[in-house]
Amino acid sequence: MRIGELARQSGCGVETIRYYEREGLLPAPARSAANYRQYDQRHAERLAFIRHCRALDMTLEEIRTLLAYHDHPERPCHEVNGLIDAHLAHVAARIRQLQALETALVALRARCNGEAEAEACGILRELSRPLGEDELPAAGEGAHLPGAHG
Amino acid sequence: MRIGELARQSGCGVETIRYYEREGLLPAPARSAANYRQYDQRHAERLAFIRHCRALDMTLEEIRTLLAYHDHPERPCHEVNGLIDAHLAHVAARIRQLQALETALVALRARCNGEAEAEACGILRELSRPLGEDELPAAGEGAHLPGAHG
DNA sequence: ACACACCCTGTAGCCACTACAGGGTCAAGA
DNA sequence: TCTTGACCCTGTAGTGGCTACAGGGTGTGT
Repeated sequence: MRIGELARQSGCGVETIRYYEREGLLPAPARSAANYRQYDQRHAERLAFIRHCRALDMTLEEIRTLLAYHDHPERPCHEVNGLIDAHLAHVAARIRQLQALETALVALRARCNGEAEAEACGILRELSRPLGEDELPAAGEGAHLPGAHG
Repeated sequence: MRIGELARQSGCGVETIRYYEREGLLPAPARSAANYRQYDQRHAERLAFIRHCRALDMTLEEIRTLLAYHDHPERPCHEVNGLIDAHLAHVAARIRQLQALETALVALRARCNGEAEAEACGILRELSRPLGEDELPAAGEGAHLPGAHG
């Protein structure tokens, strides 16, 4: 199968597949006479594994670790559990942060009904106030998950 | 005041301040004879505004829009409200996504107690399963907020 | 005279892609 | 046979919001 079909099958872009190959997540496949990449079912399965992990928002580095276990089925798997636990903790932390953000934004939003001039707008006034020490930690701090703009 | 003091006062890095200047969020300040940037209170206030917005996880583009209202106090401010509403919607969407992620991860985690070999590990087995159509949309899709790794 | 903290510009790196530019290959239709 | 268009290749640059240099100049204290 060529790269385009693998892309359709896996639901990711052609460029992304080539990127995973460059990053060493997918092995370089055989090539046709015309230098086209030729994939088989094992490539498709490995890519499905990667996409499944990405859908769970794991980093490529985390996925690399999981693939190493995938590739060495005789190893004990407790590190796998640790990785998932750590990832879960990151996700939970990010949720708490975003909820705090949401609360702050709702409060901010309530300060203006949009019928004033900018000078009198309670939102802009509030944003001009410097941040308190404890106010809101910088977005994303601590967790290794991105902020609100995905 | 020089850039180092502004950085301490605002709680952000020196490089970040220079970055905001390059991006046009902070106006270029006067320079000393030695070509050092010299900031005054208005710069400090504008930087506080920016940092406040960043703490609410707004993009620099969103902040640019808000700063335009800040700079034109005679304009009506309803667009400000729209921007905050849109941002709130993004944050709320991201929270829902991450909660779905969390649920999926908890279910995944329950599949192995970490005492098996990788070959028998229910987590790796589950990750090898291809994603269903509706499973989990690609992280961050739709919302313009980043995923779990901030 | 020297150390050391601070400042300058400019460039490259981070992540996980995405989007080109500029070319080659292949099958179907006129 | 010629052309069209879909597909493929490599390599490079861009995204956002910083962060981290390299390689230099400046200011202050001892």
